Amino acid sequence: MITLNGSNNAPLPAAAATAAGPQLLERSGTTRSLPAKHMIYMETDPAQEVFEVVSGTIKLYKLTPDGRRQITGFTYPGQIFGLADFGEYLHTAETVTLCTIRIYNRSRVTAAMDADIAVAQRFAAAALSDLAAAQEHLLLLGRKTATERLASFLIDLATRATRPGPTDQPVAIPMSRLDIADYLGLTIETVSRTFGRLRAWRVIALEGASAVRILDRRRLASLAAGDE
Amino acid sequence: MITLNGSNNAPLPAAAATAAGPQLLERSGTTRSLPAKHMIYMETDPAQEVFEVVSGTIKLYKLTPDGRRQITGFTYPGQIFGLADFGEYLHTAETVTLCTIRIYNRSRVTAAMDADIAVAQRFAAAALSDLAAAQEHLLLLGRKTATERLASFLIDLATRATRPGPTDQPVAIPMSRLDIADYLGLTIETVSRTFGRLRAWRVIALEGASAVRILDRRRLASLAAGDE
DNA sequence: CGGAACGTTGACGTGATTCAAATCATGTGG
DNA sequence: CCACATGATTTGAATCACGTCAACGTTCCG
Repeated sequence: MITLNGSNNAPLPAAAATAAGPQLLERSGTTRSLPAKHMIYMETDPAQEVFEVVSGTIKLYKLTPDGRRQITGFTYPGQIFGLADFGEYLHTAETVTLCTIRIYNRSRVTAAMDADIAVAQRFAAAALSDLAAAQEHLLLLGRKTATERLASFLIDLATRATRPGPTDQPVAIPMSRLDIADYLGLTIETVSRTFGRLRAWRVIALEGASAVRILDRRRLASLAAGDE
Repeated sequence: MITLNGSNNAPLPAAAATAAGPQLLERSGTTRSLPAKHMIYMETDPAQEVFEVVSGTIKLYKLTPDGRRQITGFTYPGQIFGLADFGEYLHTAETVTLCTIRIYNRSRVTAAMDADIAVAQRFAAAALSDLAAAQEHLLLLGRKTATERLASFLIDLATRATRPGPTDQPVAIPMSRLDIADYLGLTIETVSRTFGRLRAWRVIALEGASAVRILDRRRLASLAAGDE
């Protein structure tokens, strides 16, 4: 039964998503390892394949004709990406880190969706979850301040990373400042200054440039919501 | 067969979408007429129904705790709305104009999706098309200037309205300046000033506040793309 | 006709960008 | 293992696009 409900971008551990993964998909795909900064497909490519992240982080983005970039989302282990509309990908996909991905032939997936309702359900879930994430991000880009944007992003990163009990472990930031800026609709300078402000307020502590320790999660959440 | 392709938000005339509409859905739904500014559902409501626009324009929006609003999209005749993630609507829905909508019981739709692949296909299409529209809008909100935003919006309105041959007929703008501002991530003043600028450049002519005549579509398109 | 909501226009303020430069990582060859 | 090259990040100063505040016009409906 297809439920009209989804859970692709929801903060789920890789293990859970993989375990729940449909068998047909797992058998039909091939696994590949890709270096960081490797392009997987471009927005204009005919969409002949669908992908699943096994490990690593992937960024999805769109470009304006003059080169401005908007990252529409990051994709983490267990998530499906490569959905398309009218046979073309919605965006360009590129690895952020070293990644392992699973590649599925599109027509075979389509066939599998007809044969196994669970497969169809999994893709419907992916699409709906991506849609929920995109709409939440519309609110962020259209109406939030730089501080609220970065706070929201950090909350999201932390939520995704937090599997074990204790919360005060440092959270890895796999993407560069430029990627964060292009995701949050800001510049690298503003991102850096905003990190600085959160640090000055003792809400976070930076451990190098690519890890944060969240010192005051409640405050961070209230900053993200725009309560101050 | 579910194709992983969609066409919900694509500029289709109501007739086409309705004609393609699955029979089961048409039989099971009820039709309702609603006045302008009528709330259909709220973001936090349990999602028990799915809707289809028969006539009129509907706005979908999200709010921050302190009342800032982001309209995530407008919905036009022939389009489905009311998709949900985890049993809750993704946003609040409210009529812009006097509207006629068709209301479907969610569990009945779910059942229909299992029985008729065409129904499932139609919903998959709606979700994917909404996703494509949302991601395009992310680029607009994250990276475009006020002029580019308004030009993009007007192109979209005009494309949607253009069914017959001649293009220089005035295009109706059913929504208020505030709605446009909240859709484009701007203020009403900036929207108004940007209309003024386009008018001064002789790219458009305003026919009252709620209709535009597009005088130079090529220029408008190039402004929307950010070519200047 | 009156008034309330909506839209336009102007003056000014400000958060984020831009341009520029210093500092910090990171990896490489000697 | 160190010195240096190279790119990433941070910090500073000036600028700008858009927002805010305020006043004025316009439309539309009771």
